[in-house]
Amino acid sequence: MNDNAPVHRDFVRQIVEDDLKTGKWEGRVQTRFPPEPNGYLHIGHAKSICLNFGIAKEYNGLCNLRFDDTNPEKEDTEYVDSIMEDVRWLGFTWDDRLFYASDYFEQLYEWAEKLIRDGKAYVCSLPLDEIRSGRGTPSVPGVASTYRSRTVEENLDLFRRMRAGEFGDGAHVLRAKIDMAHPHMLLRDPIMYRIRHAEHHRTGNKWCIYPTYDYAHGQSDSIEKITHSICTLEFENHRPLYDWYCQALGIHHPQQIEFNRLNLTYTMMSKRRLLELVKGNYVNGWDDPRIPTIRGLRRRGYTPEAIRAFCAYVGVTKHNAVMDMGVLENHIREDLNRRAERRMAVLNPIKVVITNYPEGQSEEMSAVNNPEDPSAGSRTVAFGRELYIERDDFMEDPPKKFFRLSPGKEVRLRWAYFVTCTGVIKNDAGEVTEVHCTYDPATRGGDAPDGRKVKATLHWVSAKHAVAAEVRLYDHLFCKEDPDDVADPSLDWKSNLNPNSLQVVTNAWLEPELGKAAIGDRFQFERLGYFCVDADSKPGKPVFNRTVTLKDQWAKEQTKGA
RNA sequence: AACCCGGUAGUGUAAUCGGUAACACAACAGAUUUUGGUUCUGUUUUUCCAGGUUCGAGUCCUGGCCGGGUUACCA
Repeated sequence: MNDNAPVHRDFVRQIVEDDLKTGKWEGRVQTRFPPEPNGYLHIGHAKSICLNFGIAKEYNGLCNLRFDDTNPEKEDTEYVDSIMEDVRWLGFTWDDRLFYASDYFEQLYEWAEKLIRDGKAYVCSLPLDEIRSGRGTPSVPGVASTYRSRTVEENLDLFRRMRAGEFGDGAHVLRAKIDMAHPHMLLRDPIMYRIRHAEHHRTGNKWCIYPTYDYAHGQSDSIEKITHSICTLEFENHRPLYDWYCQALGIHHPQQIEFNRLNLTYTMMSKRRLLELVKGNYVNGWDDPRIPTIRGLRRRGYTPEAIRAFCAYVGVTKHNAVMDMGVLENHIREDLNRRAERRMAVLNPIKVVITNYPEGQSEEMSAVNNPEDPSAGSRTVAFGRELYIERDDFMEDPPKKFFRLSPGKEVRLRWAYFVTCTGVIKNDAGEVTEVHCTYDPATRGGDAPDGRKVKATLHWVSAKHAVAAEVRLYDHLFCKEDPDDVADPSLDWKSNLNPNSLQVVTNAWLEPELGKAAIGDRFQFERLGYFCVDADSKPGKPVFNRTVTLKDQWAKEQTKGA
C-alpha cells in the first residue's frame, strides 16, 4: 500500500490541474476540511479528509481545518477535540491553520449590514410557519413577505437591535432579498441570521444572532482564500446561493465542487443515527468497534494506512455509490498481512492428549513470526502432553472435504509435530471432551523426514502454559446490506440491528508470548483472523478484539453445502 | 410536482477536446503453500432505452426511462 502511488486523476483533481495550467488562482491550491463539531468523525469523513488534505499535498497547496460552528445548540468542544484527534490519527496535519467559522462572526455581521445597505437583505418578522408557507412549493411561486419592502434604515435599526439582544428567539430573521418566484426554493429569500439566545462553545454569550450555514460557509472559505471548496453532493443545490453571496459581497470567490459521499453496506454513516445508537446504548460509546466512526475503527484494530488506502480506492465521482463492506475488510487484511506478527490462540478449545508424549515433559518449539516478513524473526512456543485445539478442527464423523483432525487421520500441529488421532473420550451426554493422539517424534518442527504429507496444519496451545483471555468477536452491525430495508412499515432501521454483532469469548487460550502484548498491539491469530489488544485489558487479563477474520475457504465450502 | 445531479461487468472505478470498452474487488476453476491465509494462473459477466449526426458514438444532439438530492430559523 503506497499512499504516493500514482492514482488516476478523478474529476476534482482534473479541475485543480486545469486551474493550475490556466493560472486561475495564481498557481495556488487551498482546500479545507470543514466539519461541524456536533458529532464524531466516521469513515465517510475520512474520505473527505483524504481528498482535501490529499489534494493540497499533491499540488503543493494547503488544507485548513475549519470548524463550521454556526449552530450553538448542537455543538460542543467535546466534538472539536475528538475531531482534531481523529484527523491527526489519520495522518494529516493543518499546522497553524486551525480556524472556526465563529472567528468570522464579526466580519459576517459587517457583510450583512452591507447587504442591507445595498438593498439585498431585510429583516423579516414573520413567524416561522408563515415564512415557510410564504415560500410556496416547487411548482407554486412564493409570496413576498410583508416586511420585504422595509427601508434600509428600518432594516439596519432592527438588525442592530437583534444583535443587541432586544428580541426573543424567532422574533425576527435576516433574509437575503433574491427572488420569491425562483425555481430554486433555496433562492426564495433564504435566511441569513436567526436569533438564538444560546451559549456558544467558543463565543459564549457574546452573540445572540447566528448566521446560517449558507450565509457563513462560502464567506468563511472566502476569508481563508480557499481556491477549491470541496463538499458532498447534497450541497449541489446550495451552490447558486454560495455564488450569490460571494458575488453580492464582491469578495474572493472560491469554486465549490461536489463529490459523492461514501456509503458502505451493513452499516450507516448518518451522524444523527450514530448519535441515536450511542445515546440509546445500542452500542458502547463512540469508539464501539462495531460502528464506522474513526475511533470505532481504531479500537477495532484498523490502521490509518488501511483507511487511507481504502479511501483512495473508492474513488471520487458524482453519482451515489454503495461500497461493499468486504472491500474495506480486504484493505485491513492486506495491510495487516504484511505487518502483523503471527501468534496462536484457541478461541473454542477442546483438549488434546498426546498419549505417547512423556508426562511432565515440555519443550520449546521455534515459530516464525511473519512469513511475509523475514525480518520479524521468530519466537518459541511451549509444547506439552496436553494441548488445546479449536473444537471446529476436530470431527468424529467428517464430511469428505474435511481435511482436519478425525479418528485415524494425521495432521500437523503448527511448528510442532505430526499427530494422529487414536480415539476420543466422551461425557455422559455423548459429547467429545478429549481427543487422543500419538505424535511422531521424527517430525519435530513440522516436517516429515520421509517426505509424507498431511492435508491440514492446526494451531494449538499448551494447556499448561497457555494464557487465559477474553476475546470479542465482531460481526456486521446490521443484518441487511441496507439497514433501511424494512418490510414492516411499523418497524424502522433499528429492527435490522444484528443481535450477534458482538460475541464475547471468555475462555480463550493464548500462547504465552501473547501475555506480554500491550494495548493497541495487532496480531494475526493463525487461521482465525487479525486481533488487537483492547483498552479494557488488565495485567494478567488481556482482552482482544477481532479486527477481521481471515478469508476462509472451508467456511465458504460449508455454506455451499447448506 | 418544480429545480439540480447522475446512469459503463455483481460492486467500485477507467477510457483526458469522437477512434472501436479496461482495471480492481467479488464469483468460479486450477497451481503453490508448515495458516483451507498469502502468492500465482486462467474463466465468466459491461456502456439504461429509442432515434439522430458521423467513416466511426460510452463520449455529441433530441426524446424517453430509471435513480438520487432539494422543498429546515441543520450542516
